[in-house]
Formats: sequence, C-alpha cells, structure tokens
Amino acid sequence: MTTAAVQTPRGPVTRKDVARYAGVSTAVVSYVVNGGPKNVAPATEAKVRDAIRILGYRPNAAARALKLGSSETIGVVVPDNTNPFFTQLAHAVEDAAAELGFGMVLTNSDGSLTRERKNIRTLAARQVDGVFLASCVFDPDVTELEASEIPAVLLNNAGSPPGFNSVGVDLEAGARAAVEHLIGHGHSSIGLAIGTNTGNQLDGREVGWLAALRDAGLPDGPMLHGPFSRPGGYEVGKRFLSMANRPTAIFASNDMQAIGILRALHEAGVRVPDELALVSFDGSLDAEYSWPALTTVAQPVKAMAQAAVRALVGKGRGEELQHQILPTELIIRQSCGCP
Amino acid sequence: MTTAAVQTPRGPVTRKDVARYAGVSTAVVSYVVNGGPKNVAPATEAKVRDAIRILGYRPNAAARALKLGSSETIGVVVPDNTNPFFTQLAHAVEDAAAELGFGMVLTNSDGSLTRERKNIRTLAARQVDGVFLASCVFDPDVTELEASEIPAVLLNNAGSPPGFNSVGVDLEAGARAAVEHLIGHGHSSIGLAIGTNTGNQLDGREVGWLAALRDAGLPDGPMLHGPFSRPGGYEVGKRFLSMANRPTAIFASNDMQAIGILRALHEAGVRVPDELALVSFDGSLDAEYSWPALTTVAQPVKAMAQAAVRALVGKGRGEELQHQILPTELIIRQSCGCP
DNA sequence: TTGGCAATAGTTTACGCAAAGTTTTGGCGG
DNA sequence: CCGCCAAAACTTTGCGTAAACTATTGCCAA
Repeated sequence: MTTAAVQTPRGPVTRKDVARYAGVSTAVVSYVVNGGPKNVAPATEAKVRDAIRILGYRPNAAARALKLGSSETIGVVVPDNTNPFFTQLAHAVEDAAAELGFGMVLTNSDGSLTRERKNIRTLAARQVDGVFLASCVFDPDVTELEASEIPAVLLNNAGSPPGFNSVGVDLEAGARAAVEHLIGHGHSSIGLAIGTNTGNQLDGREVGWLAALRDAGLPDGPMLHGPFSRPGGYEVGKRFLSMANRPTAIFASNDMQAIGILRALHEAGVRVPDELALVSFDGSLDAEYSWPALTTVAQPVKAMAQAAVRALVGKGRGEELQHQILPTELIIRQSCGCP
Repeated sequence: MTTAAVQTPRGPVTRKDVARYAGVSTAVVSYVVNGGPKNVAPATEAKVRDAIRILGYRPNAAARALKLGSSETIGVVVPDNTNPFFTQLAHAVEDAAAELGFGMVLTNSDGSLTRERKNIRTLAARQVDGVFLASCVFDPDVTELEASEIPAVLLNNAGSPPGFNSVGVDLEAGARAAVEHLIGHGHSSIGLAIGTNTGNQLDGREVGWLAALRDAGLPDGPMLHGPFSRPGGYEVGKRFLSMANRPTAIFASNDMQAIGILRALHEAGVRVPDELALVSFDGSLDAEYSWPALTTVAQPVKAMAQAAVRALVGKGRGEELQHQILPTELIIRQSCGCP
C-alpha cells in the first residue's frame, strides 16, 4: 500500500492546501486565520498554525477583497507628491489609517484633472473603502466619486459639494495672522503670491491678506499669480523684484512658492528679512530648513489626517456628514524679521 | 400584461447586470471591456457600451486580480518618503509603470526593517506583479520576497543576493568625481558625512572619497556618521564646525544631510563656499533650491526607474537576471565654489 | 440509557470576473 | 436547397476566500 504523502503544491499555497495538510476543513483554517466567529479547539488551532508555517501559506488579499467587498484600504489622491506638504499629509494619513488596521494607497495626479479622475477610478476599482481627495482645484469633479459610491473626504478649504465630508483649514484666518504679523514688524506694503487658477472660488488666503491690510488702514499690496511650485515661485519672485515700487514684505501662499521666491531674492542679493520679509503657508519641513528659515502658517497635518480617516470610517457607518475646519498655527522663524 | 422593466440594481453594477440590460451574455461584455479573444459584432458592441454607460458599470479589480492572479500593479517600498530623492524615484517608477499599463502602489517603511518586511508582505498579499525594493539597509532581508515568489528588483548599490535583479549607481565613481572636483578647487582637507549604519557592506561613497584623496596624495579627511536626514545633517554639521582643525570642504553623501549641514553652517555664520565648500549626493530637487544651490552627484532617477520596471517585466517573462549599475552625473552649482 | 444541547468540525455557496468550451447564426459554394 | 464553416454569441467553470448552513462529537442531566 502506497502512502499518499502530502506534498508541497506547486503553485501558490491556498487555504485548501493548508486544510488538507492539517487534516481539517478550509473553514477551520479561515477561523484560525482571522479569528472567525467560532472557537476552534486549541489542538486543532496548533495543527493549522503549523501547517500555515510549514507550507508558507499567505492569504490572497484579492480573494478576500472580492468576498468582502472591501480591501481594508483607504486611497489618497494628491495633486503633487513632490510637494512636501502633501508628502507629510500622506504620511500622516498612512499612520492614522494603520491605527485602524487599514492600509493606504497613494496616487499622484501631477496637477492634472484628467489624471485625478483616472486615479479616483483606479482606486474605486481596487475596492478601497474610502478616498481622501486633495484636489488640484478648488471645486473638484466629484462625479467619479459619486458614481463609485465610495465614502470620500475632500481636502477642501472652501466648502464642499453636498454629500461629502470635508476637512480643511481656515485659510482666511491663517493668512490674516501671517499678514498681521508682518504689519507688526512695521511693514506697510505687503505683496501676495498666490496660485494661478482657483476656479470660481476666491482663495481664502487672498481674502485674509486683503482684510488684514484694510483693517490696519493700509493700501492693498501687489498680488502676483504663479504655480504652487519652486520654479513658479522663482518666477513670481523675479517679477516682484522688477516692480517699480516693490513691497517690503511678501506673503507667499505656499511653502514651495516661498522657496522659489527666496531663491530669486538670494540671486538678486536682496537680504531676507532685512530688505524684504517673507512669510509663507503650509508649514512643511522644507520651510524649516531653508535659509533663512521660513516663518510659515502651519497646517495641522496630523489632525487633518486623523479627521479625514475618522470621517471616512464614520461615513462607512452611516454617520452624519461633517465639514471640519481646523485652525492653523503661525510658526515664527527668521524670514519675517523676528530675531 | 406587465412589462418587466429592466431596472437599475441596488448594489454595485456587475457584468451580469450589463449583460442582462444589453441582452447579451456576460462573456460578450467581457470581450467588449477588454478586447477579448473573440470579435463582437459592432451592433452588439454598441449595445454593450450603451449599457455600461447607462448603468454606470465599473469593473471590479479585485475579482479581476483573483481570476488572473495579477493586479497589473507594481509595488514600491521606500525607506523614507519625506526624502525627495525617493519621492522622485517613486514618481519616475509610476510613470515608467504607467507606460506599460501598470499601476503603482507606494509604501513607506519609515526607516524600520520591521515595517519594511510588513510592507513587502502586504504588497505580496495584494497580488502585485513585482516589487521594487529600496531598502533601509545595504543587505535587505529578502526572505519575505523569496517566500512570496514575486519578481523583485532591489535598489542596491553593493551587489544583491542571488535570485534578484538589481539596479544601482556607481557610488564609488560618483563620490570620486565629487571629491576630485573639490580637489580641483584647491581643497586639501575634505571631510565626509555619511550614514550611521551600513551593515557589513562598506559604503561605496566612503571608498570613492578615500580613493580620490589618496590618489591626489592628500591625507585622509575627517569622517562623521549621522542619519540620512535634515536633522541628522544638522548635527553632523555642528560637529564638523567644532573640530579642532575643521576641513575646508565637505562631501555629504546625501542631499538631506547636506541641507542640514548647510543650516548649521549658516547659523554659525560660515560662508559657503568661500569658507567651506560643500558637495552632496542624490541630485534631488531640494538641492537645486537650497542656498547656495548644492553641487551634487545626481542619481539617474528616471533611468533607474525604467531599468527597474523593465527588469520586473523581464523577470516575469523568465528573462536573465540583471545587475545594472548606472552612472551618476556631477551637477555643478554654487556650493562647491564654482561661479 | 438516552435525549438534548453545547462545542467543534465539515460542506457548500457566492463574490465578479476571464477564458475555455459549446452552441447558434448566417453566408456561401456546390 | 443542402451542407459546411466561420463568425458570433452563449454556457460553464474555477480563481481563494468568508460565512451560512449542516453534521458530528461528547458530556451531562433526567
């Protein structure tokens, strides 16, 4: 009589192989693997665990996702992953998600609305349980999200379309704090560097900048538009320098832009903050390590990530929609004129 | 007689719903969706496309992955996604993968080997078709990769374990070029800032640095270890400054470190490059926008990404293993002393 | 001794899709 | 008008899993 030896299967090891090896049914393996609804006798469990170890079984997440209709993952869409603000935000989301046992998959739209839509589609197809969308624009195209019926949280500082959670910061208050700080340093001509295209929505940073100036009885400063990037800021900086009566201070609405402006100033030999002060927005790591270190309006990245993940999970449970506006914090460094 | 109207199903729309609506079988829908092996009559195809549009059908990637045993995705593991070098590398991989119709999922190990292993596991479970591993250490733990039997490419500059493709740069030659450039500027005391723990392997940058000095008949410069991060570089910079006879130039083996060093120098009022020259390694965007702009040994990020993706696809096809060493390029800016 | 009821283990099904296998349709030559 | 063949469409199967459902123990009380 030939003993039918249990041998290692050739392809990937499945639950079935483990079950056969351990001499139990596949269901029992399931229970052992993910603490199923039924108890398993300790001896049986040990056998199963041994079999899993010996055969090198690893669960197939695709099958699990198919069966459950959930991949225990949240998807994140950012417009630019070379911008450290979004990198840090993604990092924070990853941590917050991990705490709830969720993974994260990060996609980058590279400033293109087309790619943004495509990314959302891809994430939806992957059965992510939620999407955190930091859009390229102020009023993102949510048809793709609506169609997918996946809970989503918008990183949106200007009010969201109905049916969506949102997490944002108070742009206006942040900008106001920055500009008021510059006014406190005695500046009376304060320029604004801001994004190129904000759609129909008015950028809160512009509103706050203007309001702070007017409240102080100062004239409106010059405003220049440019992309939220280092090269974009560089160009804006050069344009500020070539102005007839250039401002004595600039509020840049984004760290990347500020770093580009800084470069333009350095090249022109303009000393910061003595000849021209600079305050920016975001509070990314790059602002801390520029020279001089940038005074910046920090967005509470961690809190935003946590709020987003909580909202996502909440919406999954059918909780109320939320529109959270979180406060910013002015981080004083050297570029504003403080010692 | 009641007309049995075809109504929108409640749950997610599946291929079956589309088939019923279009009055065809599910197989035909499949063929239409992904240009199946059989032709479909134009009229039928139009009907199916209409049905897809009207019902808002979106394919379930999990089911597809389960059936095919492939998710048309490659996974990337990086040690630190706040390091712009890895961000740019990931970006390049994403582009290269997209050209082949593959998606990318990026995971971050945060400098922890445990997280690195976990990330590989997660990616494997997700049925990625390949893994691109940029490890925290010089000799990564590949047991997880071997067990998963997923094709992998190691970002490894010091020779890989058997059975794996690798893509790397010639660290030694890059370092040599940097140091020789500094020697060309007349420096005779050139320090090295390098990572803390390189395992058993000797870092090629250390080798190249030393070789360049000795070839020029110069004494070995001082070497300091520190983490590959901005704060790490900051500490290293301060230690360099406090040295009895501090070097007149420093070769930093990483842009982040260099930026930290730069900050320490600025704070101490040491002018760069006049009083102390600095050259770094990586060629990330941050090096271009620091002040002064960093002369840096650029890694060919795009080429590396393309090589990695090609190798991944090649290994999938059972092609020969490859260990590619790509050349670096010295990008001259201001921090070295060039005008 | 036995009925009953936990505790434990086993069987089956469906998730959505792709592809192999099978049947129907239609066009054309003989 | 029939037979044949290819084109088009349809049917079925199985991927690996989770869970509902069913079956087997074994123990204790009546």
